[in-house]
Amino acid sequence: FDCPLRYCEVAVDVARAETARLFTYVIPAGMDVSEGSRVLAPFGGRKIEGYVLRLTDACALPPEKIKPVLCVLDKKPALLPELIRLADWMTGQYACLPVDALRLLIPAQMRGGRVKEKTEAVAALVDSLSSDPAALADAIAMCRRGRASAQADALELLAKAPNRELPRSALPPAAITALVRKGLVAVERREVMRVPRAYDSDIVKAAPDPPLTNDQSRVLGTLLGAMGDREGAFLLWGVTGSGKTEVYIRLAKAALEADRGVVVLVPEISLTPQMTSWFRARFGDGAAVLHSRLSPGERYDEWRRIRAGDARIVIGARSAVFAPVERLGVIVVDEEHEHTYLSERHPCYDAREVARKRCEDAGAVLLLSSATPALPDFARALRGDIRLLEMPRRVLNRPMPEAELVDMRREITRGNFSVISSRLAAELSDCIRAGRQAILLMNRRGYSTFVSCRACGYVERCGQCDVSMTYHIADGALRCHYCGSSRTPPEICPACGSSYIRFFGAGTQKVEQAVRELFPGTAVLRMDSDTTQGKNGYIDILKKFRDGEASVLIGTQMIAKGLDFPRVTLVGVIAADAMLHLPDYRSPERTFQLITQAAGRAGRAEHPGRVIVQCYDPDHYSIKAACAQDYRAFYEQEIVYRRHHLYPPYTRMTRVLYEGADVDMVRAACEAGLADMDDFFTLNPELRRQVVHMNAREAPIKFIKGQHRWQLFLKLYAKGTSAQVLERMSGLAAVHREDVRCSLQVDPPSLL
DNA sequence: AGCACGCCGACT
DNA sequence: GTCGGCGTGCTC
Repeated sequence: FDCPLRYCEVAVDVARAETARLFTYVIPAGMDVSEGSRVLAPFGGRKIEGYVLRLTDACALPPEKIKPVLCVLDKKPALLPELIRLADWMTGQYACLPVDALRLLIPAQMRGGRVKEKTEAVAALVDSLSSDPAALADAIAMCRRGRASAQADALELLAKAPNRELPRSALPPAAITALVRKGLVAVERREVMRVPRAYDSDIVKAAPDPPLTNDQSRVLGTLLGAMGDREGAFLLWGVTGSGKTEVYIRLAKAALEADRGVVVLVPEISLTPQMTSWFRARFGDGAAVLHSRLSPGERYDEWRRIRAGDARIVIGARSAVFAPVERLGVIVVDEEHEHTYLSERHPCYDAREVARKRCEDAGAVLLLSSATPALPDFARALRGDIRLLEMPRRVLNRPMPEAELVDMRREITRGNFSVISSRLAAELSDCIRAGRQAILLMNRRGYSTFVSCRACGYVERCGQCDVSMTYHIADGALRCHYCGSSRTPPEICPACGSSYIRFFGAGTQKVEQAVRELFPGTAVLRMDSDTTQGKNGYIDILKKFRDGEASVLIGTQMIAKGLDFPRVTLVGVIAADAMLHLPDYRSPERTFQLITQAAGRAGRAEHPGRVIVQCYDPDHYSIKAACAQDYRAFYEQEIVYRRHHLYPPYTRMTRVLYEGADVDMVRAACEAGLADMDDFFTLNPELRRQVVHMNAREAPIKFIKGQHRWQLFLKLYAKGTSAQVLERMSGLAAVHREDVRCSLQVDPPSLL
C-alpha cells in the first residue's frame, strides 16, 4: 500500500534515566525523515535534538499528545543502521544510557549545531565565454580598450584556471563586480571541505607497492582469505620493524577492490603521524583521518567525507571505531596493547571490544596488531579464541637492535651523578660523530620531579592535588601535572625554615640539558606535551628530526611508538624502571612494552641499531625480558605473576569512583555504596563467590583539583563474572547526588 | 537536563 | 496585592 510511515520513534538527546526511552513524533507531510536521521523536536516546552531510531505507521498514544518533528538536521541520515545496533549493544555492555552511546556516533561538535558547512564564493566564466575562445578573446580585447585592465587580467586568469573558475578571493573584488555586471562572470557560493594538514604528505610521494617479505605475504594471504569468508579475528604478533603497516595497506587495498571500507585505529594519531602520511601517500583523498588535534571544522568535514562514501579508509584514534563506514571489510587495531583504547569517560568502552563486535556484525575481519600484545589478548590467542599470526623477523632480515643494560647504582658509586651513564655518553658520542641520529626516552616531562628540603624532608606539593610538583626550568616554575597550577619554588623550607631546598628526580628537560652540556654544539630536539602544544607542534618537531636538523631527539613515551626514522641507530632509555613501582598491577607490562617499543625505533634501515637501557633494578624480569626482546619470556613470567596474585585476565578490576569537594560526604557516599553491595550479596549469597575482595577506600591519589576521591573497589573472578554484579554497581554509579559525583569503571586504564 | 507549575515569604 | 525564591514532576 502507499501508506507512508507517519510516525518516528526518537531517542531524545537528554542524558537522564527518566528520558531513556523512545518518544513518538508525527512526521509532517513532505518531510524526509528516515531511520538514523537527526531531528529537532519539541520536548517539554523546549526544542531538543533527537535521533530517529524507528519509523512506524501506527501509534497507541492519544493523538493530542503527539507533536510533530520540527525539522531534519542533516541532508543524509547521520547514523548508520548497523551503528545504531552497535550503540544498543554498548548500552548493555557498558551499563550506559542509549544516548550516551548514540552521542559517540557523531562528532561532538555536530550536536547543538556548533559546526557548519564552510562555503566559498567561486567566480567562473559564463558558459558562452568558456566554450567559445573567440568570444572570450573579444571580451578581453573590449576590456583592454576600455582601459579596464584589471578586468582583462581577471578574464585571462579565469581562462587559464581549471574548470575556468577561481575562488573570488583570488581576484580583485572591483573587477569581479564589474564583470558580473557585464554578464561575463558568474559568482556562486559553493561548499568546501576543510582539509587537515597531513604530516609529510608533500614529502612522501605517491609510492608504488614495495615487494612483500615472506612473512608479510603469508599473513596477508590468511587475512585476505578471511575477508573473503567474511569473518575472522586475528592477533598479529610482529616484532618492531617487521612491516606490519605494509600489511594493513595491502589489506586496505584489497578491501577497496572488493568495494568494502576500512578502519585503522591508532593509539593517538598525534603520536603516529607517519601512519597518516603512509596511507595518504598510497590512497590520497580516499583516506580520511579522525583525531583530537583536528579543528572542529576539519573533523566535521572528514566525518562527512566518510559518511558520503568519498573516503572509504579511515585512520583514527579510539572513537574512529564508530566511523560511518558502510560495507565494512576490516578493522585494524594498531599497537593494540595501548591503554588509549580504553575510554576513561563514561561510557568506559574498550575500542577493541567494540571493534570486535562491529566486525562480527558486519562480517568484517578484525586485526589486532602489536609487537607486545596486551596480556589478555595473547592469552586468548594461545587458547585459540582469536587466531595468532606471527611476523618474527624484520624486513630484509635486518637484525633486532642489540640492547645493553646499565646499572645506574654503579654509575653513582663511580661518581657519575648525571642522568646519562658513561656508557650511553660514549655511544651517543659515536653516533653523533658518525652523522647518525639518536632517540632518548625519558618518560617524565619537566626538569626535576620534586622539590624537597634536605633538613626536614618536606616536599612541595600542589594544594589542590595529592601529588608533588614538578620543576620546569624554562620559566623556573613549579607546576602540577594534574591541574596545571604553578608557583615559584620556595627558597627557604616552609616547614622548618632551613635553606636546604634541593631539586630531585629527572625529567626530559634535565636530560636535554645534560646532552647539551656533554655535546656542545649538537642540535637537540625535545618532544613532550610541553613542546607540542600548538596544533602542529609535534609535526614540526618530527619534520625537523626527519630532515636531519638535529642529531638527538629526547622525549616522553610519545616518541617510543610507531615512528620510523631510517637514520636512528641509537636508542637510550634513561629511566627504564621509573614506572615499575607505581601501585598498578600493569606496571611490569607497561615497562616491558615501553622499552620494547622504544628499542624498536633503532636500526630500522641499513645500519644496525643499538639500545642502552639505564635502570636501578636490572634484575627485574620485565626489564631483562625487554632487553632480550623476548616477549614470550616476559609473557610466561607475567602470566604466572598474574595468576598468583589473581590479577587480570584471571580477574576483573572494577570500581565505583566517588569524587567531591567534601571528604566526609565522599567517604559517606562510598561507604554507603559498600553497605549496599554487602546487602546485595547477603540477598544473593551465590553471587558473593564471584568476589575476590571488596572494600571502600581512599583512591591512591587522594584528591585531584580539590576533589576528594574514594573508591568502592571490587575484584571479581573473570570466569563467571555475572552481569548482575556489574549491574548493581552501575546502579550505584547512576545515583545522582548534589555534591558527590560517581562513576563505574570496569578494568579502567588507571587504578590511581 | 530544563522548563513549567506551584506554593510560600518580602517587597512596592 | 505582586514579584520571585526554588522544590516537584513531566517531557511524545
